[in-house]
Amino acid sequence: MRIGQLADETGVTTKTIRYYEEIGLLPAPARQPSGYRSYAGADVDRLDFVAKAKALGLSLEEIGDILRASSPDAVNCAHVVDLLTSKRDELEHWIRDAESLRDALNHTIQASRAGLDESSAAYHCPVIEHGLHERALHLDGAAHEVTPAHESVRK
Amino acid sequence: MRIGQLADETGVTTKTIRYYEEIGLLPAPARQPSGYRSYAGADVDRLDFVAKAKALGLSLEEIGDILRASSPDAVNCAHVVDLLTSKRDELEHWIRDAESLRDALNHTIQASRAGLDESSAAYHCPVIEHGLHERALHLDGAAHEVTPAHESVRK
DNA sequence: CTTGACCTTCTAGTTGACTGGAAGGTTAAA
DNA sequence: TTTAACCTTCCAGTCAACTAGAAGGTCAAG
Repeated sequence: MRIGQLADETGVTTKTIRYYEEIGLLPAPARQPSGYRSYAGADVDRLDFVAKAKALGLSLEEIGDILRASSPDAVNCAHVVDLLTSKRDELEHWIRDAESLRDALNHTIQASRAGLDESSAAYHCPVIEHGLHERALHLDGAAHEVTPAHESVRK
Repeated sequence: MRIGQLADETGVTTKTIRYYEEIGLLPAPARQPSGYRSYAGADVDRLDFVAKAKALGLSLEEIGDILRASSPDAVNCAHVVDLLTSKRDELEHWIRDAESLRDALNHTIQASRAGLDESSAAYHCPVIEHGLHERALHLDGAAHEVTPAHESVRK
């Protein structure tokens, strides 16, 4: 399989695939006599893994850590388990914070809808009146330096 | 309160505070005759809100949207509710995916620990042997383009 | 009245993760 | 055989979110 087909199957651009190879996220693939990169099924799996982990906000560096830790030439097993465990913990913490924000948003939305139904006067906006106040966020220690495992969950 | 104290109270550097002002996340504060920026309690709240939302991965632009939407000079209320609702939905989706990844990690960790207990031979690593296989991730449609609401949840 | 901590603006650099484009080689179909 | 769609490398640019540093003004303590 050439790079274009790998790109089609994974939804990752050829540019990005080469970039991932450059930074060591993907192993340098075999080459055809022409010099074209030659990929197999395992590469689709690996790239899918990267895409999914990235969509969840893991940095390429973190994904690389996991990939390298899980590879056959990794040696220190306890280290691998530690790495995985700390990623899990970060994720756990993050999920709880995200739930808080979701609840706060929900609360504000609910209150706003209620307000909207009650009055249909123009220039009247309950969101603005009771606002999404700063107090709406009761995250535990929020803004932890140690923020979890991901950095990107934006489009 | 001067910028340094605001920085101390919020844990955000003075550099960053000025930057936030520059991009419109914080309103231009009053100035002392000396030209020094002068802040009040509300600024601490607003900046805390920014820090918390950011820790959860909202981009500064998104945070700005919410802040502007919740401010007294915002006009289109339905738009505000829509914005908040779509952020909530994105967050919800993201939380589910994050839970999947957490579960996958947990599964791998569990299996690894079991393997570790069973044998204490050197150069034997169950993580590597049963691996964190790509299959460990069964996210629904994962790698959605429409990834949720945050981009940063890393340290 | 000097020293040091604090403040001002300005410009420029950094990091992560790409993305675009130039200049050229390869392959498959018509 | 030519053409279009692919592929190659290399280098430069982008975007978000800072961060660093220079050059200078302010203020409170000693």
